[in-house]
Amino acid sequence: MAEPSGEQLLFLTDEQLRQGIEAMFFAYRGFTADPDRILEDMSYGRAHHRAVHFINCAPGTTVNNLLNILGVTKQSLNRVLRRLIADGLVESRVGRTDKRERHLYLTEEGKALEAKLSDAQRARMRSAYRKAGPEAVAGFRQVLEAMMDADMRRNYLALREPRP
Amino acid sequence: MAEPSGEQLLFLTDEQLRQGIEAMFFAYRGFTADPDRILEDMSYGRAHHRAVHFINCAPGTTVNNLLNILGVTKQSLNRVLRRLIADGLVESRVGRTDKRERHLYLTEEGKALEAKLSDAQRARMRSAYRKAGPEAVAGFRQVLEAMMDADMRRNYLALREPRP
DNA sequence: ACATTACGTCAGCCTTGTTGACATTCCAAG
DNA sequence: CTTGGAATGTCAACAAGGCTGACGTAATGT
Repeated sequence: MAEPSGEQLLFLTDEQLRQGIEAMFFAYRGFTADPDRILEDMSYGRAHHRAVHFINCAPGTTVNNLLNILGVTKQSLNRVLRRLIADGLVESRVGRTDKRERHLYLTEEGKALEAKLSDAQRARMRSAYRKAGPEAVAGFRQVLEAMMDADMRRNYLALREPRP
Repeated sequence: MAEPSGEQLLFLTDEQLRQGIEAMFFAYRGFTADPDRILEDMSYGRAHHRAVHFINCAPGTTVNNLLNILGVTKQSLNRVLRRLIADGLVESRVGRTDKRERHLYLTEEGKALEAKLSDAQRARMRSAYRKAGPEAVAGFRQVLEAMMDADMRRNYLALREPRP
């Protein structure tokens, strides 16, 4: 057809894009709301949640690796890790081959907190997925992946590969 | 079909939900990355972006209304607004009917910044939308809307209604 | 007349991000 | 063996941007 613009590309108008931006903003608030409430009770913050989450799904990860995933400075992460270790939620083991590295693991207590946070967050996710349906979910994931920075997409994809 | 479980509900497994959670995390980072870079140069933060964004798409909004949308305390918002007004990006006009209210407007300079931030954010959004396609975008929006808190969804929907 | 609402502001606290500087420990290359 | 560099930890200091609490002022509604 001679008219590729118009209704075909309605989803690319500035107004549509603005709505998408606002949807992201409000949805992210919902996305973090439930874990935030749980964390508040134990005077932890989102940073602790993130650390616990990624240690859980990549047990034995090094501090440096976590740094790359989280995208913060080592000083920032260290402050959070120090507290999690002191509180007995995370264990830091010196590397076997390279003793400079510290490998991070959740303790039983750490796993319990992770599960609690994860359950709350998954519950909302599950509810949203169910309301929207499988096709919508596929689209959701596609758009999110396309929205990531390239290096973060690499981290994201690496998380679903089998570990050595 | 007699089997609603199984492959039909693959998108609701814990693993699928976890991937969705991580996709949200990484995508939100990408989502804010471009505006963040611009803001950094002028020593503004995300809070300023949010204020400018919502004043732009609801010109004349009151402080209270903005408070509800942003979900922060008035002290927090006030700190940001004070600077934006001092810098000449936002104008605060006393209400006509109710003189207690302050109505907020972007100045020309404020509109310029908003456009700059918005352009950067829309560019990424447009690119993601284009890569994913219209059907994916529809699903993306559906899931995001389902993920919001009910009261935030009200705010979200109110933003696309015509104003008096 | 009085309570309430909308807003601004001051003071102080917390989390979580930042930079810079410096020590330690270890691996690897010269 | 020595030395450079990488990985980590730690200390200090700072800023943004959340929060609470308290107080003041002006306008509004009852």
